Amino acid sequence: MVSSSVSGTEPRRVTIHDVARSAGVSRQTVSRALNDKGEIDGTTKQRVLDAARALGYRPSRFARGLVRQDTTTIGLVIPDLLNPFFTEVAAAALEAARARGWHVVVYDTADRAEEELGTLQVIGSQVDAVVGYFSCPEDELELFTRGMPVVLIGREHHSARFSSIRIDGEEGVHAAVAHLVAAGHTRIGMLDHQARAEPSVRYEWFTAAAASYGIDPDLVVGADQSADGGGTALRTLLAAHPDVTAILTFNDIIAIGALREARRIGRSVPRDLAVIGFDGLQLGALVEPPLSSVALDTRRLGALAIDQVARLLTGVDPLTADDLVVRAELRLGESA
Amino acid sequence: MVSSSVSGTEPRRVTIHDVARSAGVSRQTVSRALNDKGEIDGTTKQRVLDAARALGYRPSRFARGLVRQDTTTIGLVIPDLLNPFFTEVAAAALEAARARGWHVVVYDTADRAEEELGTLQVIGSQVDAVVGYFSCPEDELELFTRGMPVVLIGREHHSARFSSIRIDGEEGVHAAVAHLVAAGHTRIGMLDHQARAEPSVRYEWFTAAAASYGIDPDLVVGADQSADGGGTALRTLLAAHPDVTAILTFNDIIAIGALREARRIGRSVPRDLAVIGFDGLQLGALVEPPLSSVALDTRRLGALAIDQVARLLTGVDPLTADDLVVRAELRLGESA
DNA sequence: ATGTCATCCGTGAACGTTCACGTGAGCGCT
DNA sequence: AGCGCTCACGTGAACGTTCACGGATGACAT
Repeated sequence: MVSSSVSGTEPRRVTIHDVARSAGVSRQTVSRALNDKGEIDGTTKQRVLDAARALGYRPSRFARGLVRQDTTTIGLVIPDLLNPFFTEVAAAALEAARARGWHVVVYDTADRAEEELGTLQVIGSQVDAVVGYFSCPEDELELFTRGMPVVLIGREHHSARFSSIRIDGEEGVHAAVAHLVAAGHTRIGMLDHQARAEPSVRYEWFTAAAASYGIDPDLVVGADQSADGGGTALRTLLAAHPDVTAILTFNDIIAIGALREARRIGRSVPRDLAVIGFDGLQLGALVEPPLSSVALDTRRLGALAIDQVARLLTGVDPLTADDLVVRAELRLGESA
Repeated sequence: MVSSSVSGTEPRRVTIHDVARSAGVSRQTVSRALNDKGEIDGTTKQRVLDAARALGYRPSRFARGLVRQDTTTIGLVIPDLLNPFFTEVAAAALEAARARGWHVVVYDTADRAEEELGTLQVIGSQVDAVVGYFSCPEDELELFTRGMPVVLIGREHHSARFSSIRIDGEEGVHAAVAHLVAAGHTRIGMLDHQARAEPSVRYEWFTAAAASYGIDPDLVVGADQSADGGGTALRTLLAAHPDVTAILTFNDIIAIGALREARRIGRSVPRDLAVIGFDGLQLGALVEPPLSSVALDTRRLGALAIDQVARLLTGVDPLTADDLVVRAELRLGESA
C-alpha cells in the first residue's frame, strides 16, 4: 500500500530531519539509532525506529556517500551479456568484487558503438573505476574516463593511462595445431572473427603455428560471433576448400555453430572434421561431442581485473603488463 | 561489509573549488564549463577545462547526485549469473533499464543464503529499487528493503509491500503433456527441482495436466539445477521406472543434462526418449537434438519487471497481479 | 556540598555540487 | 542622461547525512 498522494504534487523526500521531529529527538540521535551506534537509550532508539518506519524513511545514499567515502563502485562494461564468454567474465568479476565488498554496475553495450559511447558519457559520474571491453579509440576512452582507473580486457593499449589484461593464446593455439597435425591433418582451416577489418590476433597465432608445421594458413573465413555465424562460415569454408579436415575457430560460440552445421551436412566430428574452439566455455561440455578448446581461465581473468583495479585505486603496487596476462591452454574434449 | 581502508596518507580529493582557484574563477563558472551550460566565455571555458585536466579533477557523484536527483539506480539480484536462464533475465533487465537511462547494480548471490543476506544488508543504501530473485522469508526481505519498490520474479508473495511477476506455465505444460500423449506416450516422467522441500509449482502443473489425460504423475525425481544434475536424475528415474518413454524437466539446463545422459546410455532422443524442458533458453537451440521446451519470453520478463519498477517509483498506475504475468508456451524443437 | 564519571543527547560544521539569484560591465536606443 | 537589455560571472543557499564536539542529567563517592 503505497501512501497515495494526489498526482501532480511534489512528493518531497522524507529526510532524517522529519524522522527526528516526529520522534522528538535530534538528527544525530536518529542517525545513532539507524546505524546501531552506541550512546543511545533503548527506548528512544525504538521510538526513533518506529517513527522512521511510520514515515517510510530511507536514508539518501548520496548524502551518506558524500560524508563517508567507504563504498567503492566499479563499472563493468561488456559488449553482450548473452555471449557466454562475457557472461563468465562478468560472473568472475562480480565474484571478485563481492569478496571486496564492492558494488558493480553492469553496462551491456549490445555490441553497438553508440551504446558504448553513451555508456562512457554517463559512467564517469557513477563509478570509481572501470573494467571491461571497449572498441572505441583510446583518446575517446581517455576523454571520458579521465582520472579514473581503467582496466581493459583482451585489448592492447598504448596510453599509459590504462591497464590491460592480455590474453595469451600463442602456446595454446600452437598446441592445438600440433595436436591436429599429430592426428594426421594437413588441411586446417580457421573460422576467424570478421567484425574487425584486420585479422584477429588469434589468427596470427594460428598462422605462426601453421608455419612451423608447414601448413597452409590461408584457409580462413570470417564468421559472425554467434552460433549461426559459425555455421555459415563453415559452409563457406568447405565450399571453397572441400579438402579441409580440421578447423580452429575464433571462439567457442563459433565452434559450436560449426559443430551443428557439420552435423547437418553429415560430417561426423571428429572423424570427418576435427574442431577446436577458443575460450574453453563451460558450455562446451554440454554440446555433442564435447568441445575441444584452447581454454582460458575466465575466473582468473575476472579476478585479475578486479585485483588490478584495487591496486590502481589505492595506488599501491599496480601490476605491470607482464603480470597482467592470462594464458590459454589446449583442453581436449572429443571434437578433436 | 568488509571495507578496506587505504593505509597511509589520505590524498584529499581535488574538488571543484580547487579547479576554480587554479583557473581564477568561481565554482559556478567551473560547473558551467564542465556541464556545457551557456553563459560562459569561450576562452575562460577552455581555461577551466585545462585546469580541471591538469589537476585530475573528477566530480563527486555523491555531491552531484545529492543536488540533482535525476539518476536512478536499481539493484538486480540473481542467484547465479552462470545459469543461462538468469543470464537471459539479467540481459533483458539491463536492456530495459538502459532504455530508460537507468543504472543497474548486479548482485550474484551464488545461490547462498548468507550472500543473499549480505546483499540485502548493503543494497538498501545503494539503489532506488530492487528487482530479482530471493529465497529468504518475506519479513526479512521487508526489513531490509523498507521504503523501496521491490519486484520479485517467479515467486509468490503475500505482503502487499511487494510486486511479483508470476510465471504461468500451466497451459504450456498442459500443451506439452498433450503433445506427448498425442505421440503415444503413456509413461511420462518428470525431473523436478530438488532444492526446495516441497515439490515445485511446475510439478503441480504437470500433475494437473497428467490427471486430465489419465497419466500417472508419480514418476518424479528431484534434480540438482545443473546439467550434471539432470543426467544423474535421469539415471535415477530410469532405474526406478525403466518403462518411461518421455520426460518433462523443471528447466532447460536439467533437460540438456538429460539429453546428454540419454546419449551416453544409448537412448536415442526423441525415438527412445522424448524430452521437453522448461524456460526456452537460446541455449536449447545449440544442443543435439534442438530442445523442445515450454518457453517463456525472458526478454519480456525483464522488461516487465523494469516497467513495474518505473511505475512504483513514480507512483503512477502500478500494474496489478493480473498484468504481472509471463505465460510460457510450448515451443517444439526436435527432442519431442 | 562538591567532585567525578558515565550515559544520553543536541549543535554547528563539513562533505562537494548545483540552483536561484544578484551584480556589474558594455552596448544601443530614445 | 537615462533606460533597458544581454553577456559573463560570482554569492549564498540548499541537498541530506555524519563527525567532532560540548552540554545536561543523574548516580555515586568523597
